[in-house]
Amino acid sequence: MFKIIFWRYRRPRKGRIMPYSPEHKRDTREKILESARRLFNRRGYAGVSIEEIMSDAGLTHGGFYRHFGGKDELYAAAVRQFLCNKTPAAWQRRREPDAAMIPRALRLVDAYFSLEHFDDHEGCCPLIAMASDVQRGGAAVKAAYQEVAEHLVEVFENHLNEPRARERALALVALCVGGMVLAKNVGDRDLADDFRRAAHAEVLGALR
Amino acid sequence: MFKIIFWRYRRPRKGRIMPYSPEHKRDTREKILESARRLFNRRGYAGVSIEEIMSDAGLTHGGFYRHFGGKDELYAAAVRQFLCNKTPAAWQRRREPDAAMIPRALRLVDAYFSLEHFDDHEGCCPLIAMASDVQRGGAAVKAAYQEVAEHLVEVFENHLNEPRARERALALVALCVGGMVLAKNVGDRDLADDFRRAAHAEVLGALR
DNA sequence: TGTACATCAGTGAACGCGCGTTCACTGATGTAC
DNA sequence: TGTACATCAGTGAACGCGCGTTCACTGATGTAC
Repeated sequence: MFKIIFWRYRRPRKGRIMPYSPEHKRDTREKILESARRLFNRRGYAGVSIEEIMSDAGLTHGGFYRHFGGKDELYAAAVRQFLCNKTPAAWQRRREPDAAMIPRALRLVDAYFSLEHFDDHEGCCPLIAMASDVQRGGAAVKAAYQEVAEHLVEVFENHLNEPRARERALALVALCVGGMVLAKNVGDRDLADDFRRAAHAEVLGALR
Repeated sequence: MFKIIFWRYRRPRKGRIMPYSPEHKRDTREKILESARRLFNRRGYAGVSIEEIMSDAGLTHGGFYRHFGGKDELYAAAVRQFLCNKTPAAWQRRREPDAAMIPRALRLVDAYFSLEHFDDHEGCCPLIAMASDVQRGGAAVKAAYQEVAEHLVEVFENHLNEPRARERALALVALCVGGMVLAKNVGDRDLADDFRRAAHAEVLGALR
């Protein structure tokens, strides 16, 4: 009896208490992020509800705010997620028989302009999929977008062995993104293919 | 008395009746379209309500459905509106002192990569502003987007005097759109300028 | 001519739905004794 | 050891708001007589 009362009125402990395993929350957060990235890519910021994302991740919507401050914060994190994605999309994984012989930049370009990437609406590069949503997003979203863009620029810049490599690399990234944006937005499939192939050829020409 | 009764029960006339001047409805429709194009450009499809568009056009929202079947239909019309816009944005109107001497394609490119265009969020080219909204839009939206893209391609193709002019023109349009999309989306202003200038230089190099 | 009228552009209240967010609660789990 | 407990991830109902759309109505105007 006395013991019970003692327990009940004891001051809360200050020490760490870990009711779940340390990895548990991190894993859930990553599951949510992964679902968010896929769904935002496919349907855009306004086209996806938090309820959809959470249920795609196998959870209910109420728990969302244990992991993110709000939809905006999730969106910014989702753009960045593309970079550290542990399971890259099919178009990124494509392997030519002689893949090891081909420089990284050229493999990337071939994958970028591939039909797989064109048809992939979930795993699509966020520079393309989130092009105009980001324009209206906050600083965090733009910073995440920039990170992805800089990563691409770096790959090209390292490959180019010439003066003004950076300037050319910037233009090549623009060509990649622009070519795929136009291909994806144009109604006519033939014109889409034309955009894709023309930009692809132009980039390859510059890299060789 | 008899006359009144005769009037009251007369069958409705079949002939045209024009309660408002023939131009009146067309003018209102154009005012709505113009407001829609500006607001959609700035804030995207989901970021603008019909109420805002109508009130921007000096009307109340209820009358909207006398002019358009719904928001989607308005959006498609707004993308196309860019082409037949009677009052082009400032960045399009910019005149160099020796404008008459410079070919149309070069003037267009200079304007496209101008700081004015970069900072113009309302009059901005819809190929840039509506880049990812269109990806998720219906056939009508994509057809309108394609019309604008084809128009740009044509300008470049006519200017280029070489074999494979069309393929190069397609790549140049991709470079224009991609360069500006990246510039507008990247958080850092300096990097944005780098993208803009690099793509601009690349396009000018190809056109001369 | 003037006038009754049909038409339809435009008004503004109302409806219904979906979404972001909040909140009281549940239950799984590591810790302290 | 077993057990009471604090924590907090996760649940699901609820709230409030905004938006697309509808609808009964108003009023401006050209037409027919």
